[in-house]
Amino acid sequence: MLQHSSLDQVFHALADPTRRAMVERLAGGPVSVSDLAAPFPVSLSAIGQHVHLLESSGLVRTSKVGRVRTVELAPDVLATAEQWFASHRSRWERRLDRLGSLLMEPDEEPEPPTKSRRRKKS
Amino acid sequence: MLQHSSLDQVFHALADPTRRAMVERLAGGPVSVSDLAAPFPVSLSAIGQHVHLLESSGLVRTSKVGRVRTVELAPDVLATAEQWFASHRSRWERRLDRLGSLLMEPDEEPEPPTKSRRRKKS
DNA sequence: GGAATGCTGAAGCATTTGCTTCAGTATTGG
DNA sequence: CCAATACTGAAGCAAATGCTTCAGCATTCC
Repeated sequence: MLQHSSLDQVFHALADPTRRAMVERLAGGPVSVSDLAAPFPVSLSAIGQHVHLLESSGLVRTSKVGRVRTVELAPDVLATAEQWFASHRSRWERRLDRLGSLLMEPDEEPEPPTKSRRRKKS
Repeated sequence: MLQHSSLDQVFHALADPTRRAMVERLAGGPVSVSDLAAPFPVSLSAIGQHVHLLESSGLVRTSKVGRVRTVELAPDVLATAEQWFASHRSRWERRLDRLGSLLMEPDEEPEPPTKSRRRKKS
């Protein structure tokens, strides 16, 4: 299975439109920080912070040559995030299929209502 | 902020471990709000807020019968989010393939360095 | 009817986010 | 050497987040 914490970071990284656009651009190949910043109406400092977040989430790798830092996609983490969907898609797809053919099977009930006692301070 | 695309909302919804766990559970079928809250050590009010956010992101649908609100997964939006990965995966997969076979093709350069003039306050 | 159940809304609060500006450090080009 | 370039770091700030508590309001059970 996957680490929850890393999925937290990856989804959070992708929740920001600026960062998602950066990832989309990086899908075309490595780009320097300045070039990556060019399309956006924010300061270079802000972009630097986005790059740092993307890097610590594992979505990108960076390397500095001279004074230029080059950012590039790290495909593994992106694939990991995608797998989360795939693993759960099969669950509800199977379920929706059954709902189409027969209304309910005897081996899996629709969450029998539990006696949910208030779980607060015990 | 500017505009909240649905992808922003969906990824943000999935970035929280509590909400992601709720979505995972809902993949098994519809659940009431109380039953959904049971596994988590937070107040019912907090869960209600998560449910509301999940609903406004389009990830779930809810309906109230009597005093019980039932939450259920809305597969379409989940599929939309997954497609984002698929559409960009092809880009970097193709690229990595080419890097494996030949180092560089003449019709696509690795982002030729632009003369990036400072774009700040114009 | 009265109590328990299942939410729902509002207010408050500590923390995080996404930006800003300003000041710095290497590196590179003339 | 000197200036431009490409970041990098720190401080600060408004808004958003994720919780809390308390107070309601229907609905269902006894």
